[in-house]
Amino acid sequence: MDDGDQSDSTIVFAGDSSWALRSDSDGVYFFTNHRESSILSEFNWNLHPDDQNRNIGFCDGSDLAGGLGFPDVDNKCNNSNNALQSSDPPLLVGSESKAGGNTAPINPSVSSSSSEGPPEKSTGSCITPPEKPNKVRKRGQKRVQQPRFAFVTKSEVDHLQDGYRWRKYGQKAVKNSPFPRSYYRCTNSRCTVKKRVERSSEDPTVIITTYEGQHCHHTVLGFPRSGHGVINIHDQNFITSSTSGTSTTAGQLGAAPLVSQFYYPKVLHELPKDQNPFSTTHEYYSTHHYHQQIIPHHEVGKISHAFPEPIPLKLAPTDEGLLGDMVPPNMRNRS
DNA sequence: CGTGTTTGACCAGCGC
DNA sequence: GCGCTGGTCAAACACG
Repeated sequence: MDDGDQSDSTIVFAGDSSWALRSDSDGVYFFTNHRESSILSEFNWNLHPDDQNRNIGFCDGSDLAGGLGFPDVDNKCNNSNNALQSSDPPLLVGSESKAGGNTAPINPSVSSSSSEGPPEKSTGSCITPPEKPNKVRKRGQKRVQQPRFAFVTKSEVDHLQDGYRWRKYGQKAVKNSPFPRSYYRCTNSRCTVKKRVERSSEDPTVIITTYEGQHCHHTVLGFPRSGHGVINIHDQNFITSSTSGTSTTAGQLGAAPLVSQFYYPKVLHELPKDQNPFSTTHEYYSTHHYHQQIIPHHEVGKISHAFPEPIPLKLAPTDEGLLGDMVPPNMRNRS
């Protein structure tokens, strides 16, 4: 794995914000855009209505940091604290609804990798500053699950370039799936964000990436970079992200320098356990089905600005099959 | 040497 | 209580 070779990225938020967002009798929940953005903001994907229709710089430690909700570290982390402690506690409560232990408040007891060095004393910037663990404590520690959300993506590439550096700390075979699940932890010593990456057993082209926790720092890789560090809020119904090839990406996708263009219909789901095809746990999903196409690098700018019309929400056949009842009728084939 | 991956072992939670 | 499963640890290893 090498997230170090971060791709250039452009994220375009497309569209209107009129999706019906409420719970229904099927147990599938849709959220207001406020809540939706809150979810995103919980993970430091802070997209605000004010950001619509304007290009926003992306954080890479430069002056672009503020735009998309990548404020400076302190501010961001304070916001993160606030978000978790007060602003929208129910927002992701579904992710903590299973197992009594999950009702525990978000705390620093999430185990930290020994390879990350001694945990630094909390500066207030991280919501979950790792404690200095001793081995016994580690083993005996109760796992505390932080808010999570997952991308359901369609891609040949397992590991999405998200601007953060990850260290793989485990891999497990998944029951009823030929594909293993990989566990990653943010390499920032003060950051306890983790993510799992697995392929859908039903559709191997579908990647399920589950994030847990919040980053308390900037993207560390200059993400995106080289002239594509622009976030366009274009249509709130869709996020598109184009990632230009780097050695890593190219290596994963093929020999030639590649650029991929992603479209993320923004659909948020809370899946009851028995309807959850991806996990045994009851959690929220932000299902960003994206359809990947490879485009030439020099086309990225054009492509990312070439969405004059809101992209209709129309699940690809594979997505339809995969998601099934996750998407209520009124949300399907929206155009 | 620093960083990241692999992988078998261990642990906790859950269902029966 | 037992077995299964998911999640994590940590030593060994690979690589630049």
